[in-house]
Amino acid sequence: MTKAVPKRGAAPRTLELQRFMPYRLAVLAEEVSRSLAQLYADRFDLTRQEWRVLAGLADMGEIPATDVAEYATLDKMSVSRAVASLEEKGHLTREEDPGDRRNKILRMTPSGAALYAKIAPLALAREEYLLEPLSPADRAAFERIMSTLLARARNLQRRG
Amino acid sequence: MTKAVPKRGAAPRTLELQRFMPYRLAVLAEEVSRSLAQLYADRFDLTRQEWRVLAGLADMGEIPATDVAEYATLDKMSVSRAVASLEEKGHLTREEDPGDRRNKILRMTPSGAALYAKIAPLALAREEYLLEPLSPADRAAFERIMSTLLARARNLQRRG
DNA sequence: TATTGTTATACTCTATAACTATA
DNA sequence: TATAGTTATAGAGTATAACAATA
Repeated sequence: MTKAVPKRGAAPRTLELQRFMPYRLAVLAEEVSRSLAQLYADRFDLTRQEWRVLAGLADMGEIPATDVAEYATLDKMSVSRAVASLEEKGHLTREEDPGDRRNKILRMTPSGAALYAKIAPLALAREEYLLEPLSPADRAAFERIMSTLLARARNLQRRG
Repeated sequence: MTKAVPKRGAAPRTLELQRFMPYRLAVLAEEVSRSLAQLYADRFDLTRQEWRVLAGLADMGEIPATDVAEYATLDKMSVSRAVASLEEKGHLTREEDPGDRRNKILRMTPSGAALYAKIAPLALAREEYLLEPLSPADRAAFERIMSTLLARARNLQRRG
């Protein structure tokens, strides 16, 4: 016997990182993120923020920067910098909203749309590769579990 | 009808970030990470790396830095810096391994053990709060799914 | 006064690699 | 030659806040 076995119901005094969900989740997300970054970063020279902004515009059309931030779970500085970089590369344009001139309406250029059209199917293929060994039931469970945990984590943060 | 519905079997031309697993996973992991960092960072002034090193020593006992790196999925520089900081704070000591003097054996001090003893139960309580709404079946499924996806993501990266 | 977006600053993380001391 | 660990450096990400223009 090399390890003390905690009594049933007693809290263990140490925590095994390998069994600790937040740790496992962090490691998993990092690896998945890396496997996707091989695509948009290595092959297409986009940061994660740029990739998310591009995906937002492709999905939502012409929208102000604030909406992109919300859509892509980015803060406004990240969006501002990603947008500046995408504009330099010619993948989007910024226009003032005539209705509210504080807003900058973002719009993909043909170059941006073409870039997105190349990346999106490859990204979806990678997602499908990752999910392939999971049964439909497991995929559904995973969706549910992620939603539950996300709400729970945000709740926990609010409590401090 | 505001959105085109792809034909059955046809690949969609755009990807909705909100349904894209790698994106959802990244957002979830970030929120879970934040909710844990409130503990070790805000309350106990540890970086994530320091917290992982501490957990490694608590779980594994006196081990060389290389083993901590493997245990905690950190690279050797991260371990080196976390260890230097923990040593400064008096939470661990470094000793040369008489068997192989390249090795530095890490050992928690009473102060480090006391710190860990304060954090670990709180960390486990946070994990339990997060998992609480999940059924035992969902918890088991989640474990399985995370293992499967991790292997898959590493595989994907190897292929490039 | 509040909001959209930009800019500045500082800090953390990450990645690569050079370096040391040992083996 | 190879390994354990340290140090240096540069790049990317994140957080806070000050700021300009507009509402």
